[in-house]
Amino acid sequence: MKVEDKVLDLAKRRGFVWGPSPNIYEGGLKGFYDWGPLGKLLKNKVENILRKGFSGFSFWEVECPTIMPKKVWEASGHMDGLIDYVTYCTKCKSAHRVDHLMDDIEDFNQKKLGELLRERKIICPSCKKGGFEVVEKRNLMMKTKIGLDQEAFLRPETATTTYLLFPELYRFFRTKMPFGVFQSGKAYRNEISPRQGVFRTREFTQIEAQLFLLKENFNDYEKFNDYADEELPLMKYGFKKIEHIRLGDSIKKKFMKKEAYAFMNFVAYKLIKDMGFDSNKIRIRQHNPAELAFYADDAWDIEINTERHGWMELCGIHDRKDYDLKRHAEFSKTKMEVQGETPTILEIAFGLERTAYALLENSLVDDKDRDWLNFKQGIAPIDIAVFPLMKKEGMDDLAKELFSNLDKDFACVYDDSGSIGRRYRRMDEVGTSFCITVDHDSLKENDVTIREVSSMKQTRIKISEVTKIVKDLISGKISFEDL
RNA sequence: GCGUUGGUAGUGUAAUGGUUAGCAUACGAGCCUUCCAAGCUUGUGAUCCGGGUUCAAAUCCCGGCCAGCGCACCA
Repeated sequence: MKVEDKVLDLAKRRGFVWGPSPNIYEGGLKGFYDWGPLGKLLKNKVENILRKGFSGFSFWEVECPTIMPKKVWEASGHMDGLIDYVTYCTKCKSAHRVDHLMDDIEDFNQKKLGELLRERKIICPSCKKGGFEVVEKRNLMMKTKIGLDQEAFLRPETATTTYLLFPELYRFFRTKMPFGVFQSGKAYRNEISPRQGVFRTREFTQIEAQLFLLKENFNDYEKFNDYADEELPLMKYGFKKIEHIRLGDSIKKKFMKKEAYAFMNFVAYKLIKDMGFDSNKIRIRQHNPAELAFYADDAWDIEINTERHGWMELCGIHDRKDYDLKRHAEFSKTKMEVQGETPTILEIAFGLERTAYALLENSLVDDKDRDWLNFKQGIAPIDIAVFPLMKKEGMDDLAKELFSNLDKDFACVYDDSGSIGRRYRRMDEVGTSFCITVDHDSLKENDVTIREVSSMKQTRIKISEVTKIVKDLISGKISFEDL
């Protein structure tokens, strides 16, 4: 079996990802997935690394509603920006975006576009035979109603909902710029044809950090110098090679324009590394300036090289300039300025599900004699497993007692079925870092063996010290060799 | 969305119009053994959904849903 197929199989069998959801009703809906117990634990670990990471760089967490009235999205630009005018070939039925067929259009009016297509006798670029007649309007936002008939939409990103808090946040941070906040939550996009499993779904979790700053902060950013020696694997637009550039050189060498923006790239990259991704499978790639999203001035993506889908975006780092606050000031008639200047926003946007899934694939090790997940310490969904060597002589009772103690502090499982070897393999398959076994000697000596997944080596530790040792191992305070 | 291939226990598969829907693995119970997927006994568990053809459908036909791939869309 190929690595990527093994991951899908594992994810389903062992309770990471199920779906599409609701699976028992005709196979579920395209683009919606359930996260099983182990998947949810893994997601939590990833989310907590991001949460801790952002907090550690002085970003403060907020939470906003997922539904916003139409006006918000008119202001944010998603109402127009996320709309496509689509038409279908009369012969081959292939779908085309109208603005791709006619690139000189400025006035986007559904009726007029259809008339233009017919007048100009545009020919289908796919089959070169058919033409076009009817234009359809498609928006990627999911629509709903509030109360009786107020039009509203599920947010297509968390970022915009964070921006609406600017006046309150500015006061919260006691009018000192720059300041940072982040939000973790669901976002929705009505993708026409979701594919690639959990990499493109219609409902997903974003964790997005926003840095609000003024022009004077662009290149006088304190933290930039603190991490100047850190290297970033950058791939500039138009280049095919990754260059390892010191953060401190990223401006001088014209990779990026603002120190603060380069710093945001570093933050995102550091968090990806904290999750335990292989360094040689990470790159930070610049977007084609011509294809930037409607709000962006510069954009780089952190991408991971996956077996299944090649390079996949886990995180986007965007320079949104003063676009958002200006628009919301205009549409809401609320002042969004600091000393006459509309602040700039720099954004880090993580997709949580795709990150968790990429980490799962990235961690799968296919040895000759076993498949196991090589997670960084603290990432494995299950922290620790407890086994009695045999179900007799009281070994099982002691093991159960130990389990119920550990279960209070850790994600912990107890298993006494089958041979000891089988139980180790069961845990290896889901990447459980440590297994504790109660054997004959435990009954006399009050100690147990602890085994680590990567080397399969074991050592004996006192039962009274188990909780502390496991805590230190998982947090990375000590390594297995130290025992 | 269009085209194409496909959908059988949790997973991987066998059965081409008539089988009690077979096998492996997994999981449960028990025995034995005990530090790296051993063995034995026993059990659990499936034809995606809906219609049609037929005496008879997992199998043939139609529609839907879902998945993979190509195009298109999307970040």
